[in-house]
Amino acid sequence: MPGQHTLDETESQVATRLAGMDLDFEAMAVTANLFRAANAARNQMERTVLAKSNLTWTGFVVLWVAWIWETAETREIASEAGVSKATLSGVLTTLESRGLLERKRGERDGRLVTVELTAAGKTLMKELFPEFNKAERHVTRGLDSDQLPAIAEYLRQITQAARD
Amino acid sequence: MPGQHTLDETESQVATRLAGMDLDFEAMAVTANLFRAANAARNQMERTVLAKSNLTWTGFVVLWVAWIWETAETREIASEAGVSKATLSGVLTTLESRGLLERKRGERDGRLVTVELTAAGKTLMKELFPEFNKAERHVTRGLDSDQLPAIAEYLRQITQAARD
DNA sequence: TCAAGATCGTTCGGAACCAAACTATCTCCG
DNA sequence: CGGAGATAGTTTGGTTCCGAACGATCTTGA
Repeated sequence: MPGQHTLDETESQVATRLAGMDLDFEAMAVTANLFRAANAARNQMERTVLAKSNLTWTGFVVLWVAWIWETAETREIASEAGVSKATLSGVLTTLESRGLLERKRGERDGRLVTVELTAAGKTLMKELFPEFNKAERHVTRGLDSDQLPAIAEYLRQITQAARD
Repeated sequence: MPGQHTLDETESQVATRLAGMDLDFEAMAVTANLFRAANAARNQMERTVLAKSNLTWTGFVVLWVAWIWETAETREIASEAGVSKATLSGVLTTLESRGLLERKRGERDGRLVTVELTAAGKTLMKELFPEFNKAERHVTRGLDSDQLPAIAEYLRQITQAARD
């Protein structure tokens, strides 16, 4: 692919271009590669696993959260999925119209809305998630498997630090 | 914040809910935390650094790539920024209308378009990037600084593995 | 008891996002 | 040459995305 720089080329160009500035290059390399990795993994999974079920990334994540928690309140889903409540509202409408989940008004608190997968939604997740997990293994296959827990922990640290 | 689960709660719920299925839980933990970390870091930076310049995340990344490479072809930018050429086309229009960059038709090859920052764009990046880097340091502050290069390398491995 | 404020989810306006179709340009080879 | 095919960027149509404004509901305190 012409015009495609390798990671090494890019990083050395960065180093050259920013030489002399008072910057933390190591922190920069971590975050830059964090976004690259997340993006590449997401695109890979959208193409290979999600596309055939006609699901968007966010749609899948929302279904996943609701599936894991059996029944979830929307603000939980928004938080877990990493989207705003405004976005979630639209995504829920899409998924609901496709019969994958249902909204229910809270009985005790009329402001709340809880989300539950329909039978179709559960069936979909049950067959989709193992495939998704295969893709997860695929994108992590370059890593020493002994290191995986430590790497997950590093990433948790970043999440924690970014939350204030 | 009510309804907010901690990372530990979420992961133990995942383990319970999926117990007995033939899954790679370690790979799952890495990718799940990869997306969480990238999302949290991105949101943090959008709020603290980018919002005051009225820049979106993608807008900033596009400016950054063009800045680093002095002058860049659009397909390079799309690749580096991790967006499709269709998306980039729109973002370039937005940034161009704000006077931050310019498009130029390739002279030797009339199909190509190269992008160059305007003086205003360069000024903006020169003052914005150090702040951005502070935010990068902020979100990585929970990590042992000796480990940063190794962590960047892990993330490169993921990017590599996701690219096929 | 009942307003004032807090807290939900939704709506609205505008940007980002992508696949697919499209236009323009270049390359290749007969 | 010159047309067939490849390649580059743009447009189109439809979803996702967010902040801000909005109604609806709950909580609080005088």
